[in-house]
Amino acid sequence: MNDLTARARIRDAAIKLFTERGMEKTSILDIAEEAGVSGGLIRHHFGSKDGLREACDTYVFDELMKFKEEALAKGEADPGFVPTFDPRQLLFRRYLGRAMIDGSAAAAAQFTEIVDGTERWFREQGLGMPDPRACAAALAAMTGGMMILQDHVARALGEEPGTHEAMLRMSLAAGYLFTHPLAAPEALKKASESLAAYRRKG
Amino acid sequence: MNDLTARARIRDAAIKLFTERGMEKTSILDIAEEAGVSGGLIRHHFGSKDGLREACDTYVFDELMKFKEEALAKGEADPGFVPTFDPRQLLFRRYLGRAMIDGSAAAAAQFTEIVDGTERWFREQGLGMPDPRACAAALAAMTGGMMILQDHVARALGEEPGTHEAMLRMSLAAGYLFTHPLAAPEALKKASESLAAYRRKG
DNA sequence: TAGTCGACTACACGCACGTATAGGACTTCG
DNA sequence: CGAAGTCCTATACGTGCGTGTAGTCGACTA
Repeated sequence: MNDLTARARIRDAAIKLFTERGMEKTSILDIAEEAGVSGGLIRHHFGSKDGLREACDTYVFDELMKFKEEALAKGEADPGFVPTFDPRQLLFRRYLGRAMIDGSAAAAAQFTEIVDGTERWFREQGLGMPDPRACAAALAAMTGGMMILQDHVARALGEEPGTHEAMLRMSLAAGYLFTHPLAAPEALKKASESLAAYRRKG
Repeated sequence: MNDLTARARIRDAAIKLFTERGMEKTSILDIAEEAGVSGGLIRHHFGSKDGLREACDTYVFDELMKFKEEALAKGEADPGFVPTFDPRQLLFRRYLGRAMIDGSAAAAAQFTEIVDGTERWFREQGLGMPDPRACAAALAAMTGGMMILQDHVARALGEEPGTHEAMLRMSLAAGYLFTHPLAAPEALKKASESLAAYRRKG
């Protein structure tokens, strides 16, 4: 097959299929076929399907952490939403999004960590945000949404899913949206007032 | 139970559980229990699990369309990302996000429609966007992400999931992000150049 | 050569779930 | 009254999947 150990092939196949289909729709046998091994071997190495999931989680999160530390070492600020085209990093980010939906506790912890980091970055920037934590959380959800829904985005753009072109257009668009106000702050003020009114009503 | 017909109760229960857990993790029996009926009755009314899903899809999308037309009738511009606190509308939006992940063809069509509408709105506003369609798609993915990941957002904010408070803080934060530039356009320019360089490399 | 250990496979078990069927209760209409 | 139709339940069937077990193969060691 290739020169990776069977254990690594299983892990990679699981990451790929979990990301594409989600955990429920992926059977052990699907993973085994993708990895070119028998179903029993997965059990031998990982104990159970949940064990395999946990192994994938920790592997992916470790790799993402490595990417982050690399970026920080290079002096690039990494608030988590910096676009990338590295295929592995893209896959892992998407895996993370999928894991959040599938209800992984580890992924939930990751989300909080990302929010923490982004909030810290916001505060360091000294932007006069009224609620930096909420902004960080919203931003994390937004970038997560783009990772999770990237195939829909690509389709809407008439691009092939997973291509660089689709990713590029989406990333640039996101960058544009985050650097150019969609509406004047007055519009926000008006909206927040009506929302606050709703809150008072309960 | 209540005064809804069993058919409606089944539909509502399915929408609720599909939204919360996703389609795979929800069994017919779960829905039956939630609706207070037997499993067989679901088959009687909807033929199969997939039939039930389709019925939920069309119902939810019809209702969302009604909300949209209502808003338009009231003269409010509805580019799809206007925040709301109407519980039914919130539920339906979240259902839509979930359906996109679960691979519903109807939901995919909805996504495209939302992008179409948003793109049209962008063009009407006369903002000088370089790629209005990509911006519309990215914005749709972002708002979808907030719907899908709202429980994670609430947790990160220390709020109870599903409460008005959590939704309010997230909506206001999103509004802030869309009306205040996170960075100067020059930063975007620099980023797009490095992305474009990547594109040339392949 | 014999023995041990880990990698790996084949196969059977059991459960959960979607599907199918038969029949009961209640309403409607000739 | 009774026949027909509808709403609804109880129960059985088949299947796919996660899990458990037994056993083979090859490498390494003494």
